Amino acid sequence: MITPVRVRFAPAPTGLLHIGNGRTALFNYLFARKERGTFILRIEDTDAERSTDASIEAILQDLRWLGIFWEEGPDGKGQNGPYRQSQRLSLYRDDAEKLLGKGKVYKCFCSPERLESLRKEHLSRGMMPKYDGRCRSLSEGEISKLEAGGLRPVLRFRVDKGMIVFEDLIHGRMNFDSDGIGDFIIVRSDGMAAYNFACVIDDHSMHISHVIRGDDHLSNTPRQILVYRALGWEPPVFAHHPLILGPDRSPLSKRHGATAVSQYREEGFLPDALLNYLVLLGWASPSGEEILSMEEIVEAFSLSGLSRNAPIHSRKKLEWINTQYIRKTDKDRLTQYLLPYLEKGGIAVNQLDGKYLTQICGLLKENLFILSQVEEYLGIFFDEKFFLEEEAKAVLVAPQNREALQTVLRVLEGLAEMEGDSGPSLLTQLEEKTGLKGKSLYGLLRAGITGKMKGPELVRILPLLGKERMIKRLKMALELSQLKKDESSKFES
RNA sequence: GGUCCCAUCGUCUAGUGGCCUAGGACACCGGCCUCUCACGUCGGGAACACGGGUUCGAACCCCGUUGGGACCA
Repeated sequence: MITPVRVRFAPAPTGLLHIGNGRTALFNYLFARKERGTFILRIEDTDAERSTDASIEAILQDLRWLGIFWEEGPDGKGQNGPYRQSQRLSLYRDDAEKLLGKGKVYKCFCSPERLESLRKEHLSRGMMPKYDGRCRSLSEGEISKLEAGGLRPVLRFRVDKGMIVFEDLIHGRMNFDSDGIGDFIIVRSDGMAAYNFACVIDDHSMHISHVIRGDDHLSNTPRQILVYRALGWEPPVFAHHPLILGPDRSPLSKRHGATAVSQYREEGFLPDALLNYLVLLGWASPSGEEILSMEEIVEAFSLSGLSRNAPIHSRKKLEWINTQYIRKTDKDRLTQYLLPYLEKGGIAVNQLDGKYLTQICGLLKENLFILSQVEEYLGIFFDEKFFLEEEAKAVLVAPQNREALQTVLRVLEGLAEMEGDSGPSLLTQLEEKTGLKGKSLYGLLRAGITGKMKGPELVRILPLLGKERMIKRLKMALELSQLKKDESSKFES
């Protein structure tokens, strides 16, 4: 019989969800969907010092936002729980006892100081720092004596000679000589299970079939396989993917810029765009297509297709992908996405005409590559945010433009209210009346009406602004021009 | 220090012994479009880390060197 595919994503709740972890979650999720398996979320919060409930909440929220959903997890779903390591301590204790009984692990009383000097000594002699096994064969008597003295032992795994071989779905056959592995700790002196131990117990009891995780765990794997064997269990299949690096080839961290999924959300990246980007770091669709829907990705995805070298994060590529997604989004939906950013920019969106808002958003979508950029354009459409940029001012106060401005104003004042498609005819009319065309006219209008030198197409902006607002803004521009004129004439006299 | 992983344009990658004078995408540069930015479109520069083998033939296989990364504490 074929064992059902069960995979897990197991973050430590010590902070925000990193995009690297998001990518690991994604690979697991994709594999589960591809194989019609189960995706499980487990929280590795044995580090009580650094783990917080707030972080757990944030991680769950980020995963949901990304559209990565779990069938079993700490929020009550699933029959193989609990799904928080901090609630599984008794399980670890039971299996540790079992191993102790079988002589697979032993109590070690060596002090941190001794361990440290041992390590230094090894290092200085050009040897690998590895536990020397001093407590390996302590007698019952010695153990009770030490314990009576108040010493709390750690539990160490007895590593025997031999080769540990396993097949990694991404790297192929892996060989490790157990000689390179010292007797490692499975339970700390405070009774807390060590990572390599807890992880095995959890994966086994949750019936995990495939462990898909970062490369950083590759050399932990032989230790874990040893634990599986000692307990008489069959290890799962492993797949270790490389970690994302920063532009300097060091592990991606805060000094390289935004690393958290939530930061990208706040900046205005779309979840599907982030996911699409993340899967492209280390994987290419056989078709060569780069913008792919989740369905298409699931269809084409395979673990063996993952690259073995570590990818470097490229903000530019992410932005490009996000642009593609923004442009694909229909304007009603985009308006919904943009609402929070408008509010943040100080626009009372609930007092606005929904249709007007949708029109603005539809227009802006050609110009945005992240949602938060909408704030840059607020001044075009909302008077309370309107202001003249320096370059725009320069255009407006130029003496040769003064007359043209006045002409434009006259035309506008004689105009009936603007209709939706009256942009082109108005512009034609202005060309005739001012005798200007091309850049000289459009640039002037753009400066006076939007206060900026760049933005969406002018023809499409005009009807959205309406006659009154254009007149108001152009009058401001004229006043400025007048002021400048007075100044310079004063200067001359 | 030991063990392990990795090595194609600046970046993500395609490529699994002849289809490769190495393909695509982002970025960059230039043309076109155009009131601007962006989009779009057309074009350009740009890579098999190095050295040995194996082979009629190597980006692809083997060994070494160099470089990067991880783990071990």
